[in-house]
Amino acid sequence: MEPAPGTTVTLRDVAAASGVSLSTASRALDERGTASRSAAAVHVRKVAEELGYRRNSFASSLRRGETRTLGVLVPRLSDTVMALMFEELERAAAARGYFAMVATSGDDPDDERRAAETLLDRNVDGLILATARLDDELPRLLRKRGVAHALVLRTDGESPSALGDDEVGGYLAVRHLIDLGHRDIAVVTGPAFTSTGIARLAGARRAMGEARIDARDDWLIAAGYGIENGFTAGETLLAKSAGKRPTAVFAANDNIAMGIMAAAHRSRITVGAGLALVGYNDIPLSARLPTPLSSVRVPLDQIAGTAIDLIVNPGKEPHIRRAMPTLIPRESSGPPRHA
Amino acid sequence: MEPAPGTTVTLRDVAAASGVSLSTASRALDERGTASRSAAAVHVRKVAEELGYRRNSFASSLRRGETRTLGVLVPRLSDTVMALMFEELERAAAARGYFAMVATSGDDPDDERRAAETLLDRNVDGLILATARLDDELPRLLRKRGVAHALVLRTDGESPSALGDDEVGGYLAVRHLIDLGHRDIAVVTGPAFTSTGIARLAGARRAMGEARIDARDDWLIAAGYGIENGFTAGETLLAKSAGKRPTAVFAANDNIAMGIMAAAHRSRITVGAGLALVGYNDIPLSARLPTPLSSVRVPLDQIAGTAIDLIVNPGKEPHIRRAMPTLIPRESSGPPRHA
DNA sequence: CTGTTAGCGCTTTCAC
DNA sequence: GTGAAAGCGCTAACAG
Repeated sequence: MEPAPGTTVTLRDVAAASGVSLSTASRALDERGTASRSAAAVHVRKVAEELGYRRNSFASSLRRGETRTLGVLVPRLSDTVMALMFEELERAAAARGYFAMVATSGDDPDDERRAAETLLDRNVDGLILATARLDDELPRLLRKRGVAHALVLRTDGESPSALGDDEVGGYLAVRHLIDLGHRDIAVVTGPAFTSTGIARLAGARRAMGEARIDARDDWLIAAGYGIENGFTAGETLLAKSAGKRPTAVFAANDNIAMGIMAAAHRSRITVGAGLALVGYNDIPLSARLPTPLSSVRVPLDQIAGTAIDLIVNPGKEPHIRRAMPTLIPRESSGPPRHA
Repeated sequence: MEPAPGTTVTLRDVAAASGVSLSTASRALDERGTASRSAAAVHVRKVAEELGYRRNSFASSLRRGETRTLGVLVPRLSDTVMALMFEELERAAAARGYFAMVATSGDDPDDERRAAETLLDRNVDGLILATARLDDELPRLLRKRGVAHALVLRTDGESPSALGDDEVGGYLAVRHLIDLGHRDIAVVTGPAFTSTGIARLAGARRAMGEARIDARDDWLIAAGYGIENGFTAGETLLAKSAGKRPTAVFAANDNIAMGIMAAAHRSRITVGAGLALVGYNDIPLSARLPTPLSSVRVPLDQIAGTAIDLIVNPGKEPHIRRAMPTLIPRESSGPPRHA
């Protein structure tokens, strides 16, 4: 049933058409709790349906004092990991009766603040931050202001957080390379101001330590999370002039790994045979590259569910929850040539 | 200034603290039109700032009858083109004082309807549809219900639409291949139920017609828009058994092109030298592939601005506006080997 | 320009 | 269970 153009059916209309009072109509259409089975209630719902009634969410929220809306802050949606994260958050929120609203903040802390205010101005019941900076002031501010919130994909050690266990992920990646027979392993991590970069590197070091491999300083590169950063790092690592080259590289995300692939291509090195490569996040593209990329998969769906729960049913310990990553081996990581 | 946790500063508080009436305070803080320069107004704004007052958007929208919010419907955000489109829409909306809210609809028409209702239930002032199906009923429904809306990246010939000129884009791509000396050209288009797929193919055919090239039916493949579809199409086109192979392929989007790259790799064909390849959309990744992909760039920023304007200032002709694409040549498209 | 007043559409006391 | 009435926070007549 559609109302005529321009018309809006209000609760008042439904009540009138059903021959009950406003409050009865309101109660009959209350979607929380169990729907009343009384004859009147059933009738009201039928009439509402026929008239094409839709609750005015503003009036409702204004009165109820809650919006059942969650704000999600991401640096950018054109980063596939962020887009996937948001899609999962959207789904997890919907499953719990919430609507997820996104705002992009770029990399600037001021823009991030502004974007958070925009969301807060829309009276979201809580905020989910997928922004990455470790030195970010926003979580502290939100705690101070008593705003319900959760961090995803990283933590500041204080605010409720849902993330993957990046240390284990880093360990799995490098352990995989070691098990293949590699000992000349380079690690290209994300920026130092991200908790993910630090933890993935720590895991990588642990794996090397266990295998008694000395990590060479010039084979540990901290880069940005973009493809071009990976390319630059790759050129440095694979340059002919630099003497000995690593036989394997662990890249702290799939973008970096793709940049390294491009650099390898330029140096006529075949990824898989001539250079083993492992990425992180396992974005859908990775499996479909000409040389499919081994990568560490992060259970974004699980992280999303946890994050929503941290906001919707707060209080339960622990506040910081880590999900286990999995290594997905593919063609990009083979044994070293002379192993 | 931050309010104490849990506290909410209302307009009433601001009025009281400023020593003026509620309505004076309301007027002083009205953000539309030019801000009043009167002493009282200035004072109110100062007090509001100090108290950390934030307008309750619900109460305001409820009264004003508009939300300054636009709903954007996309099939999925993990498709980079859609993510970029939304980012531009968000920007264009913000520049005009609007907030853009996104919902993902998947590919199912029923889910799309549901997602549209969700957005409409949040009282958006208008809807922007980036969903692709040509046989989609939603635009017609929205027209019937008198809902302000615009289509982006495609058109149904009726509803207000902002898109790239796909026919020209297809022409540019194939014309580029012809200019390089190719005559054995294959085209892998998107699905037949998308206006983009049809128009890009039409443009490709026009270029071939001008050059008196007979399009071979088995070299015109309609595929999905995913990488795996490109891969399948590529395997078909490049199979050794199929006799003569095309020396160039125009792929109707960059995903398809990447799938063809993977297929070429598997057949040990070098993209660029052994096979010329042109994609469409010029997503950021394309420029950074091991073999950078030639692609047709679509001015998403311009399309976004047009779409918002179509909703915010409706009435001006024409209702369907096309932006001009540009071909960006890169390494993936070289001359044929024996030219 | 200012203040008083009504009311946007809904939910929730409160009394029955 | 039901209905009358108050009010969420804000804006727009209206009258001064």
